[in-house]
Amino acid sequence: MDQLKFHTQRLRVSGLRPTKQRLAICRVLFDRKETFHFTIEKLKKIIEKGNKKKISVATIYNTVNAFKEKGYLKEISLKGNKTFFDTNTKHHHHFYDEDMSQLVDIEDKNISVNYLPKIPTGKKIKSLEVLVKIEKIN
Amino acid sequence: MDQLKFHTQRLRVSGLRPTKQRLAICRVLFDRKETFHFTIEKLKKIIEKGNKKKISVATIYNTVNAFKEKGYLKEISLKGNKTFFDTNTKHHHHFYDEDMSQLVDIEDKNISVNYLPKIPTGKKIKSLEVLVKIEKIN
DNA sequence: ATTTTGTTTAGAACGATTATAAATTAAAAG
DNA sequence: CTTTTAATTTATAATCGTTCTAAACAAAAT
Repeated sequence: MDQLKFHTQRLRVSGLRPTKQRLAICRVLFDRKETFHFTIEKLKKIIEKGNKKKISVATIYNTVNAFKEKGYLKEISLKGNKTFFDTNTKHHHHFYDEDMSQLVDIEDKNISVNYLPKIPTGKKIKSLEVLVKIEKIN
Repeated sequence: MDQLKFHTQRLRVSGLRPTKQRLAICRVLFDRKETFHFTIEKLKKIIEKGNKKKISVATIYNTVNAFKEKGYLKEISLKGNKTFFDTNTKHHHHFYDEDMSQLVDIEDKNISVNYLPKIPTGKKIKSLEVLVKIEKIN
């Protein structure tokens, strides 16, 4: 349970109280080897499975939004009704399998973009994301 | 009014009746020099300004969705509550100015992506989009 | 302990989009 | 043309994801 201490610490540093709910959500989101891509709906289901007492929708939304603001999570630019989040906050890109509604990370070093055209005057680049949509062969 | 004939023709070929409403929307969307990026809300406002009789929201949604299915329009991958459409159906990319909620096209030839990582097994590339978010300098 | 302040909660409210079912219009058939 | 058939439009209700509200609760500070 060293992880728990880490979560508690980080929350405090961010000025967020380490409540039961927030720690439960931290465990689901961050105690994994791999990057985790999720929608609120998916997260809610996982919490419902793994947790004795329920966490209200409002809290899940509040927490995920707070974590995004504090930089623990990134929101992904994807059309569609549901918002996707990513525990990988490093600069990177995505494959998106529309058949499965499934995201896969592409490390920044595995892709490179050249020949950027002139940036509109008075503006600078804030981010650059590549989205590669994939589908079943055949 | 040669354009009108073109729209009428195209609608018929697609199996859509060239109704007043559809033709009015065609005029707004396609009778322009430049690519047009829009949300339903924006389109609705333009129609309200330029048209004598109103077109109901349902019809605007139906029409835009039909035009998308028929390939006259593309939906753009962007997070956010509103859906963005684009009259440029060619393969291309975008600048997105979040301050202004404004899209600008990047021609395909003005950008190039290298070093694509291995595609997940059993899958092939369907599309590749680059989104460059920009913001005001300073 | 007590007070202060932050957090959670259920449920209402909201905004974009889609469904519904009746009224209207366009095309086809006679 | 007139009638029939089928597609389209419309206003409105319904839906779905997300945010707001204000009361109950819990954590930290005093």
